[in-house]
Amino acid sequence: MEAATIKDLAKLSGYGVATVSRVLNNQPNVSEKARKKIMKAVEESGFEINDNAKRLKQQSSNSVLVVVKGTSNEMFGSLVENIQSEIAKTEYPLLVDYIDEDDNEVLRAVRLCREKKPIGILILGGNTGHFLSDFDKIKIPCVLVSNDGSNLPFKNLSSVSTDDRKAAKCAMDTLIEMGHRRIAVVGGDREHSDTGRLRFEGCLDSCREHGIDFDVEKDFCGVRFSYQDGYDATCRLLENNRNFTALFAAADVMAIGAIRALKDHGLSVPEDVSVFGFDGLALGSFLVPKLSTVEQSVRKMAVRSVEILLDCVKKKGTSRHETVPFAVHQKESTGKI
Amino acid sequence: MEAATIKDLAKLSGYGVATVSRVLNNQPNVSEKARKKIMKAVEESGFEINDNAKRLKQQSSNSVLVVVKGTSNEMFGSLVENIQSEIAKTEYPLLVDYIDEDDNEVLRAVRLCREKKPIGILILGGNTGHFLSDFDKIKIPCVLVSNDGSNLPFKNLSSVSTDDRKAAKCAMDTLIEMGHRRIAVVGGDREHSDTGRLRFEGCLDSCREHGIDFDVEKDFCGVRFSYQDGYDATCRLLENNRNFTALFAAADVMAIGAIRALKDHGLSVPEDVSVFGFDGLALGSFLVPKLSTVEQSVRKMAVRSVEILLDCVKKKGTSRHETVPFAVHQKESTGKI
DNA sequence: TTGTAAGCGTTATCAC
DNA sequence: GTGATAACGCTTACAA
Repeated sequence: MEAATIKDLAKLSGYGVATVSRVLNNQPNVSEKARKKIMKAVEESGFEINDNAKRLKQQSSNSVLVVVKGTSNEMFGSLVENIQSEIAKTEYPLLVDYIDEDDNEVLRAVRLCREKKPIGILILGGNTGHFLSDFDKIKIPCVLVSNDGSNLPFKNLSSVSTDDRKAAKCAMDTLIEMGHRRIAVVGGDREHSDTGRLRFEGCLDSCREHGIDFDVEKDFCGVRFSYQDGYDATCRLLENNRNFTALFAAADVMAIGAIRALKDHGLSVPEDVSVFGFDGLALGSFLVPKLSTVEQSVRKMAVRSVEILLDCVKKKGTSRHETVPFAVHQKESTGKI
Repeated sequence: MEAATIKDLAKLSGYGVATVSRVLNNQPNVSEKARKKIMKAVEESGFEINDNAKRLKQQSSNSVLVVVKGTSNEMFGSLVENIQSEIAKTEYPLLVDYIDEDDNEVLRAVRLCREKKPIGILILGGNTGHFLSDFDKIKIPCVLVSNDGSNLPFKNLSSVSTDDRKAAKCAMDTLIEMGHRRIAVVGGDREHSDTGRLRFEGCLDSCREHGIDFDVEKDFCGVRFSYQDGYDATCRLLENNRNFTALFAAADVMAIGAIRALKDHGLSVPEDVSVFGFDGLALGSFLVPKLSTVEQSVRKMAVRSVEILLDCVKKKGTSRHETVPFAVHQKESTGKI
């Protein structure tokens, strides 16, 4: 009963180990009869495959590696959950690795590849520069999740992302259409984070298009994606005396920190200042006021990322760069002026 | 240069594979000369041991398994992050497995043990019944995190937890001391979750001690640990017409859902109803109003859990059951009556 | 459709 | 001190 092997299965079912292995791996060229008999033996013996032996033979760990950049952004939390639940449907174990928002995700992935020998990699959040200088050391399929990698010259790299620039522009457009002309932006680090840079550019696009006065020095503050950083950045923006009537945060977590900072300065949302977030966290609809936000299709992003990765891994499919839709939700944290 | 094996090392150094293996594992009975020569060969060849082969031979995978029960409770998210960062300091890979709040975590762990052959297990959230009936199948060290396992008769089981009953009682005491007499409770499932049951009992303890009228049928609603469930439960409690002036939620995520539900019924927090949470999520201090809560020492819980587990694994240390401190924080979501 | 047998890279038990 | 060599449990040619 304990620790049955495929040899036991072979004995129990009356077939050879090769046939047993075929059944276990859902391979063709096995009679229905054999399949049934062997599956029954599996049941009876409580057989569990020995991953170590399998991996030794296959020269790989059979696992999928996920590198998550930045631990305080809830958005990645829900992305990881979705990825986990997709991967759970397969037989691949998931290795999750969290690194700091400012660390080099590619170098980290390179190291983990040597160490863990995964069959594929998912990288959540990334910086083009890091890819340019080090990604050539990675030879297995990789999907960059939530960042666009279509400009990167690697044939084993795919990406699934939201069009950050356009989405940020839409958010700003919405604020402007509501009558706001003085808008502050709490964004990401434009150097370390592509996401931060693109969303910032989306803001500029919108301002330019609408002839809005935007002073990068005074109206923008680029920080990390966390509650606390959103809070701090907002405090700094308030000190610049630009009397903004709206604030766009490049992540819901920042928006939440921002709302608290505004409140602490005696301002109410949305009466004094409208706040717009980005990500569409489930949490946002339970806040008071409900957070206006740009919703990323987290679920879709996770599903497609895993699909593409496994396709590249299994069928040697070709890598692709996809974009998932976003949706602007005007809720209670924004108001007309 | 690529993929050297100990055979290559043997050839390169002029020794046999057995001696190479001894050197690699720092075993005695090897001459200094041999050790030096072989280490040099390791350098030159860029040798990396093949973990899969090693594990196959040793019948274990060197990894630490974490089973997380319930995916929508942010509290576990931050616990997992802390555990990850602790384990990252060691050489053990971490395998994280998420299961539904209502699934049997022990059976799941048993299966994963057979499959992945980890050296130790961390289980986040648990149900005594499940342990009683199936834990005897687990032979390796295990730490139950955030639940008390001191009544469980297994010598390979440790636990690190908050005293849920006492902590919940403190929260209720605080509300009562503020003048509240009619208090509703949004709790966890008393059957599937020990945590749910203990926090509920803590509430009863407090009510009993203060001579408070508590009607389990009408003043309590036990659901899952999520925003939405907290919301729904609160709506149901409101329909019972008990006109409560305070609400205690057995988790911050539920409290957040509760606050939204109250708001949607035209009630404000804390003016009409005071809300007390449980967990001490970082998020809570950025909400408006800041959430009053019982803070669990998440960081300490993670650190001790990992320490105890590794101690049991490595030094064959003996298992223990520890409690970490909690702290009651009265913030803005509660008020005197 | 099925079985036999040769590895995968280690560790460990023997002899020497 | 050291070196053959037999496992560990699996996948996969190659034969049948």
